[in-house]
Amino acid sequence: MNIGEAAKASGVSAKMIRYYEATGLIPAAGRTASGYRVYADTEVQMLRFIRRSRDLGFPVEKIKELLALWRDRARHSADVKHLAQEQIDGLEKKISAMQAMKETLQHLADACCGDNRPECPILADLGNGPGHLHRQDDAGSGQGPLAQSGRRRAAG
Amino acid sequence: MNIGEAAKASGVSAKMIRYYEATGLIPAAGRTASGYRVYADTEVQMLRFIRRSRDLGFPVEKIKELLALWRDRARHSADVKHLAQEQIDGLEKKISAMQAMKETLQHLADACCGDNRPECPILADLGNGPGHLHRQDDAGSGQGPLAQSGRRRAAG
DNA sequence: CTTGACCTTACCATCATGGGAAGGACTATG
DNA sequence: CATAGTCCTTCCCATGATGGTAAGGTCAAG
Repeated sequence: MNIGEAAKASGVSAKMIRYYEATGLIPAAGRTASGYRVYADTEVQMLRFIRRSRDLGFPVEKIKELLALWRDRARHSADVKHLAQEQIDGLEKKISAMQAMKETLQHLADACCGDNRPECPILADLGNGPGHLHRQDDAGSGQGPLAQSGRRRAAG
Repeated sequence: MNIGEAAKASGVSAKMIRYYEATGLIPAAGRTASGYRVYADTEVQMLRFIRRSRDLGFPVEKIKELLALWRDRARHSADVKHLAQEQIDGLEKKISAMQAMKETLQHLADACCGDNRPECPILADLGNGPGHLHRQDDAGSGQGPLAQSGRRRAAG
């Protein structure tokens, strides 16, 4: 199997297979006399493992550890579970952060009429800094830089 | 105000202020005779706007549009709302993807005893590819590359 | 032998951010 | 004035995972 076939079979692009090899995530593949990389089923299986791990959001560094455990017939499943839990926790943290962003934006968007008038609580909030969700009546005063910022350079 | 003070006042690092200037997100700051950048409240306000937008996940390119609307006293709030909605949609998409990852991982982790034995449905799943959540009894057969994959590197 | 599809390496770009080096500017203290 | 320390300047490099492209070699089919 050459790299293109291995790519198709594993779902990992040829580009990434070479990258994983270059960075030491996978061992160097065998080569034909003319320099083509060759892959056997074992390698493809490893690539699929990597692909799946990436799909679950694991960074390559963590996949390195997962692969080591995968290969280790004497591993402790606790170690694997620990890695998984770390990943879950990391995902949860990111999800929460994005959820918070989304909710803030949703509140702001809900308060914006979205018509052809310039008044906009979204811009008002962005301009005023955080924590102004309840001051929508303020919309119309605190929006906009109030001037084109006449670049008065206080030279010296 | 020099760049360090503006950074403190706005929450944007000096490094990023220079970056925003270099990439055209903000206009070039004024300079003292000796070359130091100087900032007035207006600029700091703009930096806070940027900071807050970043905190809500907007990419710099979108912030460019938001800033243009912020400055435009004849803007239509609909345009702002549209940008916000795009951002909300993007966040929701990412959240869903990460939520799916997290749930898959959680199922796998729940099925893993997490002790000192090597059997591990997490590794089994990663090795077998997607869609094997119900085949935990398989754990113990499909895990591991079955060999150290006799790395026959045909002499590069 | 030519054509086309594939392989090889090597370099560049992303996106937003930080780190660091080399050198100049300002401030406070002797 | 000298010196130390903190800040500023520009320039280059690194991140993480991925794609793109270019220049050149290889293989299979006609």
